[in-house]
Amino acid sequence: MKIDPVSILKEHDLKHTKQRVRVLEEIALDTVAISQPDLEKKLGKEIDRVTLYRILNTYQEKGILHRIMDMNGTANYAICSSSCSEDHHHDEHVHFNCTKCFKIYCLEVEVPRIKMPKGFLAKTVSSTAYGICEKCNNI
Amino acid sequence: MKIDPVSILKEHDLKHTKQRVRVLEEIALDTVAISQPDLEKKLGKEIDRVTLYRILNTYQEKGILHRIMDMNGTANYAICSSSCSEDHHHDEHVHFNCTKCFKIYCLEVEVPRIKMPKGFLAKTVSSTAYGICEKCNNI
DNA sequence: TAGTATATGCAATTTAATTGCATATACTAT
DNA sequence: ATAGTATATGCAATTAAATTGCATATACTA
Repeated sequence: MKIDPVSILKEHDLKHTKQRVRVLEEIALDTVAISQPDLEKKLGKEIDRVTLYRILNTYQEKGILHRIMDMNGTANYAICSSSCSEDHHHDEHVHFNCTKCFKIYCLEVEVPRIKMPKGFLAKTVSSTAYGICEKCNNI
Repeated sequence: MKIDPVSILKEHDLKHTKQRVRVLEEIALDTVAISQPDLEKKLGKEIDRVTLYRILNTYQEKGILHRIMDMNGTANYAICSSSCSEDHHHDEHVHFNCTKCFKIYCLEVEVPRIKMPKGFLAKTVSSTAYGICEKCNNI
């Protein structure tokens, strides 16, 4: 995925700071979602913990990042597809949560339509598969 | 749902204590999953916080309760269907997470089959719909 | 380039989760 | 029924995670 942090910030009316750019770069490195603890470890020296919290929150609110909760309740982040906006996330692909290495993959598989019972208005649906990922299978 | 805490404990080789019974009773009260903070509030006077943590963990490990993470990373608990075991949870129904009241419903809708990419072995799949629930719609 | 609004980093606080240990409780075998 | 044993509980202390307030630094505007 080609990512240009500077133009992403512009598009969303966010000020261009080196911390914000750095966070986007780091997350864009991998197709796998990165967990907040891992991000902290990687950026801990460069960016204050509190600042990281705030950046991640605004990115998630603006629709720049997806926040995916794993089975431990830990937040993981991945870049949104370009169609996401502040009003509406289009995170309608299946996530795969490896129960061995705990990595979260964004699969190229669409979330199937689900019929809701009367009275329930679903805005988004998320599907997460739990199991053993590609890499852990080959070990 | 009719629940008999005592026989559930027996079935899973767990000692019969009043705290364990109490937790099951409380969770069985509602078809809606209850959040850990809410449980703490309700039981705080009767059961020590640490004990509650431990009880919830063993229930989840034994397949007595499902742990459903909500969008905030908060754990919510609901009684498993009888087919759940220590080895395998059969939580293959769709959850509905209300973004207004934050309640989590277990819907009577099966999780659709999803084709995994080569190399990924899914053991379970969870689907959660986010939106406005029945009750919040009528308010 | 000066002025203004906002982002950052630090300190302090609040909240959540975990661990160790002494006591209490449930089950087993007699 | 009861003594013995294993395990659950509650409390205290610790560790970790998240939030808040505020002074300073930085980016954008005119």
